[in-house]
Amino acid sequence: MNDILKIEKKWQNYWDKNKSFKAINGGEKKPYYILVEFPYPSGAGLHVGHVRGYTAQDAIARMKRMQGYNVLFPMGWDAFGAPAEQYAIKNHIHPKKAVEENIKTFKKQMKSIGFSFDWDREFSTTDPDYYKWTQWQFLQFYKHGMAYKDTIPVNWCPNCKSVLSNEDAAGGVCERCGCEVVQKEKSQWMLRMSEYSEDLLNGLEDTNFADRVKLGQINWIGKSTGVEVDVDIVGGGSFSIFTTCIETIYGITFFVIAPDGKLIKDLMPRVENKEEVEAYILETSKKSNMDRTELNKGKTGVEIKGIKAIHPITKKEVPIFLGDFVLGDYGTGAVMAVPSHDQRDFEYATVHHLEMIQVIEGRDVSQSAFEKQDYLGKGCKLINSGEFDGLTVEEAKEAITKFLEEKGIARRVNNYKMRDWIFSRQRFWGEPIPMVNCPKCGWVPLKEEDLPLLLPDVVEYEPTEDGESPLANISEWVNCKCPQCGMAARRETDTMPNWAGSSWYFLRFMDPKNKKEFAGMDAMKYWRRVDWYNGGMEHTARHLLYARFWVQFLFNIGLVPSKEMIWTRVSHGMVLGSDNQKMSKSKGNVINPDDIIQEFGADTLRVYEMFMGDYQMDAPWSTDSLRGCRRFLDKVIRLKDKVVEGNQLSDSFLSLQHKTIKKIEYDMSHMGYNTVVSSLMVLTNRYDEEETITKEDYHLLLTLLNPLAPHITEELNEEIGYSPICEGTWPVYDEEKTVDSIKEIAVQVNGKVRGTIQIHIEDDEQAIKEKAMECENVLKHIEGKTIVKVIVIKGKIVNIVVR
RNA sequence: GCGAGUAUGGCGGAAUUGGCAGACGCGCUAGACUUAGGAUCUAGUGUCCCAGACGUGCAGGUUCAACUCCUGUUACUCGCACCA
Repeated sequence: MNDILKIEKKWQNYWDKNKSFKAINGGEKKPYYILVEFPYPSGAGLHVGHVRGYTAQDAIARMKRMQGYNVLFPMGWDAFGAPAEQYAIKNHIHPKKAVEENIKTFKKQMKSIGFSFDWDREFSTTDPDYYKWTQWQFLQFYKHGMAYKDTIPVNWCPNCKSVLSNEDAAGGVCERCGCEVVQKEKSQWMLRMSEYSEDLLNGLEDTNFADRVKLGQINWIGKSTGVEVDVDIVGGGSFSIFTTCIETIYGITFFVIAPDGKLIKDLMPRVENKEEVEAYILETSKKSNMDRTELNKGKTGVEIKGIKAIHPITKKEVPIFLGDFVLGDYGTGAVMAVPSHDQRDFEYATVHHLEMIQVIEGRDVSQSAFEKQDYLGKGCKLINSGEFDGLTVEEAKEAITKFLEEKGIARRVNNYKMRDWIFSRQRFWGEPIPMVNCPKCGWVPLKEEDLPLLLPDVVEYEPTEDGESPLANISEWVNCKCPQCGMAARRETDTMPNWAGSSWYFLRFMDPKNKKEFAGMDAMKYWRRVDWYNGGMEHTARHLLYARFWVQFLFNIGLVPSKEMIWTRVSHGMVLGSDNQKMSKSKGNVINPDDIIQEFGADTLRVYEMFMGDYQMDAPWSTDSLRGCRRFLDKVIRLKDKVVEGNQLSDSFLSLQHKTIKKIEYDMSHMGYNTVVSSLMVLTNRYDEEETITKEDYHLLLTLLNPLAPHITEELNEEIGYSPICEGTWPVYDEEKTVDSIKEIAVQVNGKVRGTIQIHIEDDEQAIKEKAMECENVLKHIEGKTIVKVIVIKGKIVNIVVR
């Protein structure tokens, strides 16, 4: 074992023994809650990508503690999920076992990197003490009418007899066996997340998420504002369509309805070409989502014969088609088709030889549609639109909407892409859904006092023949008594999705030992919120949305203190392999943090990962560059030989020292970790130029470097006789001392640098001008020319404009 | 297709508000010390027709001054993908 590793171990033990990073609920200090996404403890161990995000947050935690905050920086495990289950199927080991092993490894690795987590708050989503509350919260959703059962199509692999996630069914082919995926109807638990669309959108205003994170949320919610119009059917009945382009209503030449929607089912008795229509519906249902997108470059569909729609304004008879590009679960499941002004309709009309009517002037529409992104805001006017002819599209939008509203056949509506949350998984390794199906009472929730509903111990983890969760095979578990009437009943065998446990774990960290509640209101009020949350870019859309939905629901039923419990959310870029590719076993470019620590030490790994590049961007691994960071730390170690007695900072460094403190604080709060490292390198290099430095100078450097390299700095600091940095305070800079009294600035002639001058902070404009004019090289360039003007930007630059 | 992001030396990247482009590190070159060097130290390192000129994907524009602002354009990456 080399010295560095010994030193690192020593301080890790010290922190453990002294519980240096324990967060106490309450007290005088200001609370500050720093969160990193808790990992899924996979068999592969900690990834260098984890280290990047964790180190950044750890550095902030360490700095904030020294600045006098009561910092909560917790860690736990998001341990339900498919990989553990797969492993269990293969090896016939309870996933719990594998998870326990993996957690052990992860924890050991994290400790070896010196993250300042408060380990007393650790938990796993798979702990019954935890998932009891996940189940309890599900019951609240249910009791407030927010959870319901619905039959929806799922990806089904007929060979594996298994339900597949969209990821596993990518390309319409089963990931495992390669056979074709079909759609199968299945009854599933759903959460009414779509009801929160508007709130989730508005709530973003009460957060400080990074712009790109906010945008991810906005796009996912996918709000669009439009009009819903009723359309009558010849011979009685009606349906509604949703459009964002009501101005094109006179251009309707047909309607298209979704083959998977309810509408066609209702119309079926009146359909003349039933066989054709039913065949098309069947064909659509066979296609997985993926096929549907790929195969539909040509627009398929059939006309529904025997049923005609009446145009809502012109009263003309218009044909109705079935087309799988219309989705049953978005809008009303029916659209008006205006081929002249919607490319998709244009293509459909071309394939099916349908009429087109141009209703907006401005471009030829024989080759392609003249769409809204091209006509909006250009002053284009309506044609072929009866009394609305001559209005601009913007005027027409309003006028036509009003007209239809007054007739009582249209409403202004918002639609959202975001659907309800499918909350069932036909898997073993998840939180059991605490519901019982009673032949008499229907679905009945378990009594809250009977939670947690534990996962049973089983030997086989394969799904059943018809794709039910393996739980369905365990009769002693499935068969139970109805909590309401006591008759024989069956448990729900589906489990919750992986997203469930991670939707509220940050609340549990505030009060992890609470036996009576998922988290006490006092504890939550004390910590207020997550001040700073970091995680991977891949989770900024869905995980964050689920978590916000969960919190908003809890807020609405009075169980959390605010509607948004996460203030700042940022995300770090990926650590790529040295070949600039995503790290993967198959590419052989994976870097194992253990190996790096073994060879270079944890501090080097930490400093390097912070230095490697822009924190928010992907960055390739470079062992050479890592070596450079080790050299930097070695230099800091060697500086100790220059240390002499002295409890004051040296005058010669003072300005740089204060500037460095200021810059580090600024950069840390703006994710500029790479420049934090570089400014520490600058200070180190400056120290190194001198024969001696004082203990106080050295201690300052060590303190500033401590958040990034906590082990070696503590050791060196101890060697010069100071008490531990982690128990000390962060230095305070003096703004005045960060300003140089003498400064070198550039003198330009016509924007080109021709020389530099020394200026004093108190020099006035005239004095600076004079100095600039004395510059030899400047004189050469203005000789014989007329000075048009001289621009002096104080403390920055002089520019002499000549002609 | 839509939305977003990115583009700066041989490489990773700096440049907070428009104000000396290339901080800091890697790599490379030469030298010193050395039995040795993947250690350390010193000097150098954007390009070129080298008293100068040119340089931040490309083409324009605004300005005394543009990596930074505006218009257009190209390439790559990510997200969503028939959302009416």
